[in-house]
Amino acid sequence: MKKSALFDALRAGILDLSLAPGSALDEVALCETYGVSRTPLREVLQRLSGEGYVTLEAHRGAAVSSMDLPVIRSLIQTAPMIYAAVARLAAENASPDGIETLKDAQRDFRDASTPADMAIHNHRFHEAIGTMADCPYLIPGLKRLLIDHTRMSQRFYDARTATERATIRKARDQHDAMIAAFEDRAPAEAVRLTLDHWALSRDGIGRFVMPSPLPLDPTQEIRDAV
Amino acid sequence: MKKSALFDALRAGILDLSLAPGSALDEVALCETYGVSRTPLREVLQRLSGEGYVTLEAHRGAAVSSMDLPVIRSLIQTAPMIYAAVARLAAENASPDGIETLKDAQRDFRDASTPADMAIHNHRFHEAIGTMADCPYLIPGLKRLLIDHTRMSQRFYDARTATERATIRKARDQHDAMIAAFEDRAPAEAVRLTLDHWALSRDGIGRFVMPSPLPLDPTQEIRDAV
DNA sequence: AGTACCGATTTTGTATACAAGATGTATTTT
DNA sequence: AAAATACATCTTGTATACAAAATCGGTACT
Repeated sequence: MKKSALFDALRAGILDLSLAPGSALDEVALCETYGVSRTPLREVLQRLSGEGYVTLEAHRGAAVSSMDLPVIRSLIQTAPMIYAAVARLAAENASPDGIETLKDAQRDFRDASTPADMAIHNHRFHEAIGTMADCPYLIPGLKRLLIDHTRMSQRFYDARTATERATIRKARDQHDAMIAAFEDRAPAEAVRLTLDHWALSRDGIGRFVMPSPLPLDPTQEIRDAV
Repeated sequence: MKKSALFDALRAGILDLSLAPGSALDEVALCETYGVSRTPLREVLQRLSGEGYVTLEAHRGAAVSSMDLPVIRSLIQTAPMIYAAVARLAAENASPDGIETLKDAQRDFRDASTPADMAIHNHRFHEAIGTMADCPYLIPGLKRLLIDHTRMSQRFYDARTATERATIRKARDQHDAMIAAFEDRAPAEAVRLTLDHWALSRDGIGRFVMPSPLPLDPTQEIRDAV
């Protein structure tokens, strides 16, 4: 189906930042590139807006949801609570099906080669936890959280140093431990691991928001390398 | 604007149960009654679906979101956490504007004569708290919570006995106390009041889900009345 | 020079006609 | 008589043409 392909393409583009936060989405341009008429395109944009990927303003068209400082503050404030609540419910409701989906996502995450791939499969992993938690009042917030979390993680997964690569390995191992906790239906353990996982991620977000400053002495880096 | 009128009408109908949970929404019928063509109508349905009022299935049209037992269980499980989190943030972020909106809603709630009016203004009141909390990751869940909470409260506000009327008065007074807590920027107090308020409401939901059984002896009620 | 207003152009919103899919019924076949 | 299939009808999905709103550029005026 053309429409769902279009939906997925826009969604992926937003998550991997190839569609920049705040950038406008031109209806006719998208119609031409995806070979759909405006009616179904607009329905896709409405749906993306309903899920928080896009913001729609009357007579002003669609734009990729922005990611300004107040939003990031809200994220850091709210994320642990929502993630923890979802993890607890997921552990209580764990089903073989849900665990299977989780393991699939984790395998793809492990095998991913590019930062964008890692981010998207990490996204899938955490969405699957939400599905398993099966709570209609937490999932919408969780999904919005994941949109912004994934977008901010793009930098996180673009590992340059050995330390950064070690951090990613640690996150990956935490996923495995979380799967085990869900399989054991151990809510307390699932929550504990989830909060650890969040703490790791939060540091990465810190680096995203506040990159390390340029060296005061521009020659220092060169001297260090020698 | 016709479209927003249509949106509000459907929303109100869903909240006061005049559109029953699960009932199908016929596109052409709605078009004729509201004098709009199918294109904008469908956009309205998409938006209602995004906010959780309606569920859309491909090639099968729109239906009012259902309210079955698992959903009610989720609600009772999740509501205190979300309401409390929102109340805390609302108290921290309280603004004169927000307080004003809150007082307006409370006035209309107090002056309401029909159960449907009471329910809708109570809905507005709690939505305003969400707006004041200003957290994009909690509001979507809160709104979904309120949809189902309001629908279940229709019975709650249809007071027949003196006890029920006293309960409504108590809920109304709790609103006033909550406003005061927000004005004072007292998060702990706001949370405490919110949880009390929820406890009151939860009992009403209990009566909605489990109505009191018919008297075993059908003549008893008549004898009591004599 | 700066600002306000008007018109041209671009972009969004709506209606309608047509296509495709689903459902229900009647007829046929076993 | 029961089941299956083909057809008719109804409903949803898509394209296109048209209407309305907003933006932008230019001109006139302060």
